[in-house]
Amino acid sequence: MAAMKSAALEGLSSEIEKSAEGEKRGRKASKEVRRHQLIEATIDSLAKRGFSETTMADVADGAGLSRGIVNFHFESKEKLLVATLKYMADEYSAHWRSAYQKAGDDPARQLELLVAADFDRSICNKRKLAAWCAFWGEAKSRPTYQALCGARDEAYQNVFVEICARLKTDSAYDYEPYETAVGLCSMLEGLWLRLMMGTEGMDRESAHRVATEYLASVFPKQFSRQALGATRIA
Amino acid sequence: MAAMKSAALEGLSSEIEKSAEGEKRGRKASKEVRRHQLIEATIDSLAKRGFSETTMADVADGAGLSRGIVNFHFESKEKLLVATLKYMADEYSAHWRSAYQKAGDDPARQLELLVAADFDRSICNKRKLAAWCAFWGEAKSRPTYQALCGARDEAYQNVFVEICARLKTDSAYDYEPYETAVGLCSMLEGLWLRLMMGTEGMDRESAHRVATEYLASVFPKQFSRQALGATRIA
DNA sequence: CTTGGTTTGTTGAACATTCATTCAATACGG
DNA sequence: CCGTATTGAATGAATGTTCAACAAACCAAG
Repeated sequence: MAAMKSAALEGLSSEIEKSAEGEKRGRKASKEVRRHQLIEATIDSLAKRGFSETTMADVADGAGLSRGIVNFHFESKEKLLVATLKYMADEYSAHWRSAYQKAGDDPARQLELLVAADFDRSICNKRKLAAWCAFWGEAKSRPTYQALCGARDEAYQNVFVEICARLKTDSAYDYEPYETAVGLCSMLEGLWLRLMMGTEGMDRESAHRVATEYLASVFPKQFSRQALGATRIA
Repeated sequence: MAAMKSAALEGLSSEIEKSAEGEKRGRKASKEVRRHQLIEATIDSLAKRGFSETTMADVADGAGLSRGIVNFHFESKEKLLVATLKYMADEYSAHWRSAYQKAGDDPARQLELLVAADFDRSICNKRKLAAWCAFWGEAKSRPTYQALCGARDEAYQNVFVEICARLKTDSAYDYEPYETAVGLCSMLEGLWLRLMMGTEGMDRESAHRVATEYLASVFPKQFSRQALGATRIA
């Protein structure tokens, strides 16, 4: 298993070396590369056509491959979709964990970087947001999706609760840490929803400004308002 | 046209008189009653099976009618779905407008009632939330859905911006009214999303508490914290 | 109050289309 | 030349839509 994975990674990097595009058409592309290629095509289709209109043919065409290929690398359409959701969940998790780690031990800086990470271009763009929303729309009736979407939040939210609790004791705030943290997480998701919808006058920068305004209101001892939203004090 | 509508309404009320359930199986049910019956069955199916698995047969069976009936009262599946979304959007709009009107002229009471209205059982229940989310998931790739979902927010959000602006000048707050209002609206939507997902330990009451905690943090001169979330001051 | 005819709502089977899946044939790499 | 990835046509199931037949309500005339 481990050997297979390292072989796959070698295949990936060698592909990147050989082709300017990083992915190859030829038959030598490894299994992992193909899977990745098909998952990306799935995200494309979800974003362009929506969940209910995404077909195996769309995905195959989008990847520039033949119709039957998806059932070879994934067993079924359902498993392709689960793999795609898992891919996005893993990517999201890695992204905020990286931001969290970079922030060090200061809770205010942790908040600042976690919020900023949520509006980073690499994960917060129309394509990915549309794909997320497509899965949300089906999550209620599919336990597998619900579990993957829910797992995404659980650890994330706990980190926010922890930070809010520390800030309360450190700076003698009056709020309820749990409710404040859940409120912030919910606001971030709601802002994503608006970005995805393409609501009038809403872009990444505006959304980030709204979130930092919240930080300035709730944590005035750590964040102050400036020209473009709130910034951290000291 | 007007005559037709009044005839339909007479049919409705006579139905209500005759049947305890308010809707009748027999042939005498008016066009409006049938449409309503089919729309309710559509919401049921969206909530139970999700958007992509909702079929005309499901809707017809759910309403206890035959297969071809939907194409008679609505022209196509697409138009049935649009009518359903419009139905829910109208209901939502009427609901918050009613709460807004009841609040009178006090901005703090307006906020209190508008937020409470969002978590009222009549519109905030698993069935309706699931149906909303089903439409959200398809909205990006369907301009018609996007317009109906977007129209829902526009007026709603403007009311919040107006209230926040009034509270700022009345009580000498320091926040940005627009960002604060958009943040609150986004948080409400994010909380809906969590309620729909069935996130661990999240129910209507918890969500309402999270929202009122926000009010207490941002408008401390109007809202204070008590045992169960924040309440309005005098 | 009947009668007969017209309109309108309803049914369920037939139809055409779309789509996921299968698989035998093929081509490439080792 | 063997094994594996890939192709694309065939297949069968699911589903939206159509439509001819039917039934209930309605209405005007007797």
